Amino acid sequence: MKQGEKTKHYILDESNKLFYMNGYSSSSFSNIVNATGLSKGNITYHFKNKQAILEGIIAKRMIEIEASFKQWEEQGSTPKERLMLFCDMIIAEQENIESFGCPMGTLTAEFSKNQPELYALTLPMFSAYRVWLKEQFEELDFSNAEEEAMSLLGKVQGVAMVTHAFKDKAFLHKEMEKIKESFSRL
Amino acid sequence: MKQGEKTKHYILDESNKLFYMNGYSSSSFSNIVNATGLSKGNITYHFKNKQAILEGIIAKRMIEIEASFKQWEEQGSTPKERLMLFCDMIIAEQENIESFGCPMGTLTAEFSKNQPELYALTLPMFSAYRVWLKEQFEELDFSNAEEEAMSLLGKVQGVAMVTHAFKDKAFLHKEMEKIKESFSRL
DNA sequence: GTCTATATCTCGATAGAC
DNA sequence: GTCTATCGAGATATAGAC
Repeated sequence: MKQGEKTKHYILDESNKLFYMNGYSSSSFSNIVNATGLSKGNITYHFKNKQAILEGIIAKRMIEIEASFKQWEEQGSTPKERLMLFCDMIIAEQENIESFGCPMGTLTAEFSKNQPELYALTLPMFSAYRVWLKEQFEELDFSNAEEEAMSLLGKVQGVAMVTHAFKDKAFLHKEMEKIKESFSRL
Repeated sequence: MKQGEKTKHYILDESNKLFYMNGYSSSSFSNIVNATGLSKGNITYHFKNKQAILEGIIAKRMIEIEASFKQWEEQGSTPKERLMLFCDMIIAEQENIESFGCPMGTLTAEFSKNQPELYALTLPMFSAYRVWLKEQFEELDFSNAEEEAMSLLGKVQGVAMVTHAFKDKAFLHKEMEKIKESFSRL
């Protein structure tokens, strides 16, 4: 990788952490300068504005999400096992979720009210999960696979939200285990 | 009510709508000026700063929340019926939730990451629901009433979140009916 | 490719006339 | 009690030196 590309990814990774921990609109260019140790001019050389950074972050996240799907499909031989792996991922993130909420949910929530352009950038992450989950329920011969997928997405978002609001990761653990148990009965 | 009090409540009500529809940090003093038709000077005469407006809004919301509890206790003679009334309230709000999310959840989410002082203002709304729901489950002789209350809060927050993200109030309706049905089996 | 310096805008907050 | 006028801080964005 060239130096320019390295810097670009470095900016994206540091900004991603920043946006996750503090929110997008609360994160200023100066915050990114401090977090990276780079100059403001250098950052705007690589990204024409703040939105371009967000776009780069979401592109990286989409690749990661698709990579998760691939991994779960390799590790789980049945849809049931794959749904379990999905739940395990949430449980593995319990510390971060307690502190900062769901990376996808909190970002989407920040834009959904009144920033349609940024909202349109984040929605594909949600849709990717929705589609993948739907496929799992279809394989399980659910007639309402789409609805089941949205329902599960909702449950997980709710758990993440309340876990974050009450700073209670034990709650997340219990709720996700309940969901896994409901899958084990399928 | 004196003229001053009337103006005060008028500012609070208009700001409440504004904060709900656009978010707190995205709503500026100028927005409040436009929404109310009052001058900036007049607004700061009644509220020393933006946070004071938020405090006034939350105080009003808390009164409304307590009034709901009272109403549900009058209308519902059993905890089961009262939980149903709680669900009906969510369903009645489906249009607003689709457009702007849960008024309590979205506000809390906005502050929970990095504005501890404002977060501390919103949390009591969440806690009020948590306590009231817990009481209902206690009356139903649940040994884990607290957990059930948080679980229900989470479900509702998740439904609201996904409804808002996908702009799909039909989903909210279906999910809330499912929850009501689970209560009917108690 | 990286830096410093600067321009412009909008925000929340304040001062003072009426 | 309501208004107009203005301040200072911090934001994004741009220009230009090295």
